[in-house]
Amino acid sequence: MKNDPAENQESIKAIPEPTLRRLPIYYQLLKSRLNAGSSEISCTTIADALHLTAIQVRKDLEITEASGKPKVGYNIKELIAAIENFLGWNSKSEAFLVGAGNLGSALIGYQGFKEYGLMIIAAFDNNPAKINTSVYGKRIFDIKKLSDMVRRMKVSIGILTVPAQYAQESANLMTEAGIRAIWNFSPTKIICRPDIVVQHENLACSLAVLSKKISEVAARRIS
Amino acid sequence: MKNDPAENQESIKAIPEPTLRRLPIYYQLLKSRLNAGSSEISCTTIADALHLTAIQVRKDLEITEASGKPKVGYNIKELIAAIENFLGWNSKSEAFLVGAGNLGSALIGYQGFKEYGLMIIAAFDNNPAKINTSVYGKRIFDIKKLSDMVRRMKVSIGILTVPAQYAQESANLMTEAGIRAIWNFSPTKIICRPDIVVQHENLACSLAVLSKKISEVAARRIS
DNA sequence: CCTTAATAGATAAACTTATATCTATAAAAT
DNA sequence: ATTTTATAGATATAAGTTTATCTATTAAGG
Repeated sequence: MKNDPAENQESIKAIPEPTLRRLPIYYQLLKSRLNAGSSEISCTTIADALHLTAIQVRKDLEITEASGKPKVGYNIKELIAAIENFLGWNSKSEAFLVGAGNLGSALIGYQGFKEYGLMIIAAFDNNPAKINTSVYGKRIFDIKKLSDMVRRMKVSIGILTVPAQYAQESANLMTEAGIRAIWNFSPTKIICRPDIVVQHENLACSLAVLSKKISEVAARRIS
Repeated sequence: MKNDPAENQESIKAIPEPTLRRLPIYYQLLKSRLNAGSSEISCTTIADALHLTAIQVRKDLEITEASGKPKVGYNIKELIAAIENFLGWNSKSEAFLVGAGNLGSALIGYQGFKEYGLMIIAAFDNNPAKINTSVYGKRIFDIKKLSDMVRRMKVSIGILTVPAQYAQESANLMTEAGIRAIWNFSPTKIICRPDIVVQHENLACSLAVLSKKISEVAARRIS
C-alpha cells in the first residue's frame, strides 16, 4: 500500500511543501531573467543564482511537468507558464478580507497579489468608523454583510487579519457563509472543519524562529 | 559522530523548527487563559484546544525547561515566562525597517511586535516624497543615512520590505553597515554572508502552498 | 561522427519529525 | 495513611519527507 505506485485513489502525489515554497522563488528569478532578455536557462544557472544545487532545482521543476532540452536548459517562457499552471496562478481567484487594520489595509494595497491571480475584491470590519470607507479603492463593508456577499458573489477565499480574540469567530463566520479557504494572518491558531483549507501566516511564529537563530548565532560568537 | 551525545562543540541541541513555530501558539493560548482567570494548565488541555496530541505539547514545552506538576499541569505564568525566556522575548530588540511602502508601513504600525520585545525604531526609504515624513510616529529617513545610523545606534536587526529588484542591494547595504539579522519580506531570495541570520517571509511562497491546497481539495471534490 | 553537457528517470540514503512506551511523581480521594 | 489516578519526564521506535546518487538519454558543437 505504501510502495504501490498505482494508488489510484487520488493519483495526486503529495507535493513536498519545501518544493512548493521554492517554486515562487524560481518564478521570480525567471521573470527577472526574461525581462533581462534571456530566453533559455539551465538548472545549473538557476541553482547558482539561488545558492541551491542543480539536482534540487531539476527535481523541483520536474513536478511542474516542464520539459527542458539537454545542453540548453528550459525555455523561460514555457517554464513560467508551467509554474503558473501548476500553482493555478493563471486563473483569477477572488478573495474577501476580514479585518481592515494596519496589516489588512497593507494587504489590500499590496500590488503583488494580482501577479499571482489573487484579487481582493472587498474588505469587512466591525468598526463603525471604517465601515463604508475605502482603502486603496476597495470598499470596507460591515462584517454583518459578509455572509450575504459570500453567497451572492460566490467568493471562496478569505483573508483573515483580525486580532487574536476575534480570529476564531471570524473564521466561523467565513466558513458558515461558504468560504472554502482561509489565509490566516492573525496571531492565533484557528480550528476549522476538515474540508476547509487553512493556511497560517503567523508573524509571531516566524519571529520565534528568527529570535532563536539570532540568539544561537550570538552564543556561537562568544564561544 | 552522529549519535554521540557529547558533541560539546556547541552543546546547542538543534531545536526542531516545527517546535519553535508552535511555541508562539502556546504562548498566545496561555496569555488568553491567564486573562480568563486560569492559573494552571495541563498538556492535555492545551492539546485539546489546539488539536494536537498531549505528548507533542509536552515534548515541545520540555525544551523551554519549564516544569509542571503531576495531576495539575503547568503554572501558566511560569510557562509564559519560560517561553519568553527561551525565545529571548523578555529582552528588547531594536530594528530598522527598509522600504516604507504598504507592507512596511503596516509593520511599523503593527502593535503586536512589542509584545515579543521587537521595537521598530525607524524606517528608511529612497523615495523623496516619503523621506522626513512619519508613519505611526516613526520617522522615515533617507536610505543614505542607514549606514551611519546603524553604526551609531548599534541596531542589529533589519526588516526588509522593498520591491524584489531592490532587495539584494538593500540587504547588502544593511549587512555592510553592521546589521546582523534580516527579516526579509520582499518577494525574492536574498543571499548574505553565512554569519548573517536571514529569515525569509515571502508571501508568494505561502500563497503557492495555499493555491495548491485549494486546487487539491477542488480535485478531491470532483472525484 | 564523436564528444560534451545538460536533462530525465529511478533508486538509495540521510535527516527530521512525530509517536509510542515506560517510569516516576505528586495530588486527590477513600 | 493508603490507594488511585492523572500528569510530567525520559527514552526508544517508527514514519515520513527531503536530499543525494547513479544511469540513461538527448541535443548541441567541433
